Amino acid sequence: MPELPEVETVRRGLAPVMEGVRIAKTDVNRPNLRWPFPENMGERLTNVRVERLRRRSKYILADLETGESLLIHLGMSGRMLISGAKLGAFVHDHPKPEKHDHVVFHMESGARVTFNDPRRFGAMDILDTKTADQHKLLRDIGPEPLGNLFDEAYLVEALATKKSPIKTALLDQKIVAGLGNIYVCETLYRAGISPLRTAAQLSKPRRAALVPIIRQVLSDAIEAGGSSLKDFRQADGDLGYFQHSFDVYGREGDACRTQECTGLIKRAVQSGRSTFYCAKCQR
DNA sequence: ATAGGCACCTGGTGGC
DNA sequence: TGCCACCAGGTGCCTA
Repeated sequence: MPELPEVETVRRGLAPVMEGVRIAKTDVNRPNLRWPFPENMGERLTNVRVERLRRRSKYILADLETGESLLIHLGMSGRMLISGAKLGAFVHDHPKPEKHDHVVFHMESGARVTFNDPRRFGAMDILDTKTADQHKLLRDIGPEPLGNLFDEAYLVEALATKKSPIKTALLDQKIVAGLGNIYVCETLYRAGISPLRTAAQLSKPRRAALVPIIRQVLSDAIEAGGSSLKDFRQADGDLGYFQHSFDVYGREGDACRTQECTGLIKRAVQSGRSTFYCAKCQR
């Protein structure tokens, strides 16, 4: 379920295991994910220290001491599994290799970080840290929704010319980074806006109102992920998925949760993807 | 330039 | 139990 909040949760979970720690060896178990891995990736990720873990949109960037960074995307089904790490009183134990363990980082501390991705829509690349922004996969991505560049004036303007439905527009990473199918549905529900409405057709105040709601939806989810991290740390080291309850996503046919609303959650298909919404209180 | 559809993959679920 | 259709949290690329 890697949208921005999940990726941020993964980053936070990996940080204590990877930041400031040397990768002793990296096993690369196949030649590619969505695209071929960069040349000699295993060797280039052997005997290098990770300085810092960052996130940009749904990407994790591991800045290395060499001036290069490892770029990681989890796709639809990518997960990170920690094993052998001592974090506080807990020791991760996820000892047996599993199917779809594509890349394994053996940290000098003895911890292992395993990238597992059944569908292989994920990606990895190595780029120059200084020019990371210009990387093909990053250069066209819009502002971080939790950052300062994302504000009412920006979004009002960015949506002003969009002829697509607001659902589709918010899913567009060029407009705002990090939202995926779940959190766009949740955002529009909280905003009381129909996902079917054309973006440009929404009044300026309604477009502007999306900004604090997007921030809140994502912050809430990150917080939920943060509390779930504690559980993962005690258990199997599985980062990437956490229990979270949604107001509309996946709730087709269920009652709308808005006070006084008697509507049922509907499912529609937009750009080939499911949209969940209440037709009664989302207009 | 922009909007929409397809493709890339595997696995889980529900119906017959 | 088996088989099949359909669904899934993303996004680059191709087409109109």
